[in-house]
Amino acid sequence: MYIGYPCVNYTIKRSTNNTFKLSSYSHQKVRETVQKNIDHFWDILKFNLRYDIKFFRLGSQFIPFASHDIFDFNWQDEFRDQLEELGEFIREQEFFITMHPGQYVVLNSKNQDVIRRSIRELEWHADLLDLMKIEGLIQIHIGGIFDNKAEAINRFINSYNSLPYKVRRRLAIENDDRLYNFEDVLKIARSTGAHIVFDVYHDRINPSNYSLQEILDILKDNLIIDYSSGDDRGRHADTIDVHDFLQFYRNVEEYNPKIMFEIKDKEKSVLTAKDLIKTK
DNA sequence: TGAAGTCAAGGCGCG
DNA sequence: CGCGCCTTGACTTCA
Repeated sequence: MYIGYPCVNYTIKRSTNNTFKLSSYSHQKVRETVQKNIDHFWDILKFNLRYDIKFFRLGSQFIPFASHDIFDFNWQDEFRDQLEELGEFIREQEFFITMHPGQYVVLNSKNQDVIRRSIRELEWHADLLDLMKIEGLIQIHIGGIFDNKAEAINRFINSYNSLPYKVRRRLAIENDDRLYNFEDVLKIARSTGAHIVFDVYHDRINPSNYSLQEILDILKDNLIIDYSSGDDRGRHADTIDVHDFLQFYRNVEEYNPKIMFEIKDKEKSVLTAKDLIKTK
């Protein structure tokens, strides 16, 4: 059972999302910030190893401004050796790593330039995972509706098919809390071959006709879940809701899922959950 | 050293 | 039609 947390570890005060403002961009600034992210990533992985936490989401600012037009730093050559070393450790210890670029990646935009920049963003994510020589998924949402959902879905599929293979092979799509529910995502995944990440909390706020049991049976051995509880407005919980988690866990445990905690206190809730499971 | 102001980006929905 | 929301709140400047 893989349970993990995203980007940051508050216990040891380490983040894979150190960044800077665009106005202070320089090669030196990129160099020292990426180095910091690498160093912090090592510390987080060592923490995770100690506590047997095998799942982690790498921050999307790991290489700050990597897809921006002004970016002209050859980070691949500069950090190749260090990234290979990291990757070796990740493979040896069988960590599972995902990434989740944010709301600015919109593959079904009507604006070609937005799509172009989205693809550039996805490409550096893929390059990073490739340089580490690890498996690992890049999860995104479908995007907007733009007054016509069928057309928006078609645009997504067209963009998906135009992606370079290095991105396509790692791309996972996830149901969101307002526009594209699990049923939408499943249809798109079936016609593209994209991986799926299932967000249980979004599904609670924006459900489809599929029951949780049906969803689990469809995804079964490829079950990657974003888990959170929270209020009905979609705000992620500050800390784990023990009752909610145990109920959820009893439903999914037989599927051997990978569960990413989208809970604000991060590793703390993961450790609580692991204790709960152990003493259950 | 702490507080205030600012930060690359898209799209939706509320008021 | 402007603004807040999404998120990991964090960087930078100014006292």
